[in-house]
Amino acid sequence: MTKSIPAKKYNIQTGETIYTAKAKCPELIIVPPNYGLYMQCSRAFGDILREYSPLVEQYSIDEYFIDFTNMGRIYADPVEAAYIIKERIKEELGFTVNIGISTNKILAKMASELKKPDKVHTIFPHEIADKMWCLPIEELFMVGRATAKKLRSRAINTIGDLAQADLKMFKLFLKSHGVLVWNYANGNDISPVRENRRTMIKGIGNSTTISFDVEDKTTAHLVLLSLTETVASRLRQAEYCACLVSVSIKTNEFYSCSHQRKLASAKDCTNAIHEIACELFDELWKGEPIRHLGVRVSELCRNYFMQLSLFERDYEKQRAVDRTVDSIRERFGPDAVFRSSFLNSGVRFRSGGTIDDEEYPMMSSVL
DNA sequence: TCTGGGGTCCTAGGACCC
DNA sequence: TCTGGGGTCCTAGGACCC
Repeated sequence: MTKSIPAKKYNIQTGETIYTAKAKCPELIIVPPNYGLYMQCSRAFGDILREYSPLVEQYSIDEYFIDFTNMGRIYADPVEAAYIIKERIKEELGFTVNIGISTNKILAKMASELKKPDKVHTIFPHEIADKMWCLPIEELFMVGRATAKKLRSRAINTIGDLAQADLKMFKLFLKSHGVLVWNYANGNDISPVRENRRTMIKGIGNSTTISFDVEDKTTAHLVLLSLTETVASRLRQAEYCACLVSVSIKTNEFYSCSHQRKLASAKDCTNAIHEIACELFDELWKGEPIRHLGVRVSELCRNYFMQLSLFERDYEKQRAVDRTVDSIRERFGPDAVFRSSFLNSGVRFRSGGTIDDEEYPMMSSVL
């Protein structure tokens, strides 16, 4: 998943396979992730930050924005304050952080990523040319693999090249995304630091890479069930129903495709969602060996009351079963009860899901 | 060159309506 | 049978984030 700083010295990349990483460094130590611990650290980190400003936004599990506007009355210099915060985190929580300081979020974020670890950087507007424009285009927020390739094909290799390119040409070339990255390259961003509003989530999905190639419909349906178990229970826990179900496939040749269906009435039953997922799968699958399967629900609405359909079956009994199973799993653990169809099947009876949906920070690629 | 799993947003084409 | 212009909704795929 990611590399430590000592591992980086061996040129080990984030997302590299364990096999090639071990080739580069045979004594490499591989540690499984521990999201419970990360969440705990993340919260403690946020608690400290909130002592320094009333306006703190969590951006991801390991990133926060702090609005320091008007804090000049208490801290003469934001850089000085950053050092105080950074040292406190190191002392009290035992890990290091990088802090980026500027006049808006994009510049602060770019500054925070300059040199690691345990550093404080600024990229104020007058420093953009010196500190940011020399960087390769890939370093700019929102320039991923695809955009980088397009930019480099136009001889735009650094953030400075992008900043000085003609905006009109960019509109034609990369549409709205072109305008966005051009603005970021120039340090233009007016997005406010926001309270972590409890935004409506847009969708819930789980997917898994199967440890063997699936070549028959029955096994595929069972994997879809194990994914739907988690998706549907997360959906119910969040108190939503969904109006759209989608299924995605990746074949053993890495070809991916997806299929979705809008529902006549919103649903949250495991069985109902699974049934639709299977229909979608059957329509989509052409018989290739499958490496990866995904189930996703979206177009969510609250589940407090719902429109029933005259033409569909009554799901109330099914919902009662789901509620019962959910409560058994809540009281006695997620493996307290599971479907016998998984017995001796080689398929896990539940797959995917985050450890604690309630508290997991919602990621967004928008500042 | 495709690691894996969780998301969000955008775009383009087609169907359909008046 | 297709005209023209306005619109919405649905679907599939791609791009980005951590």
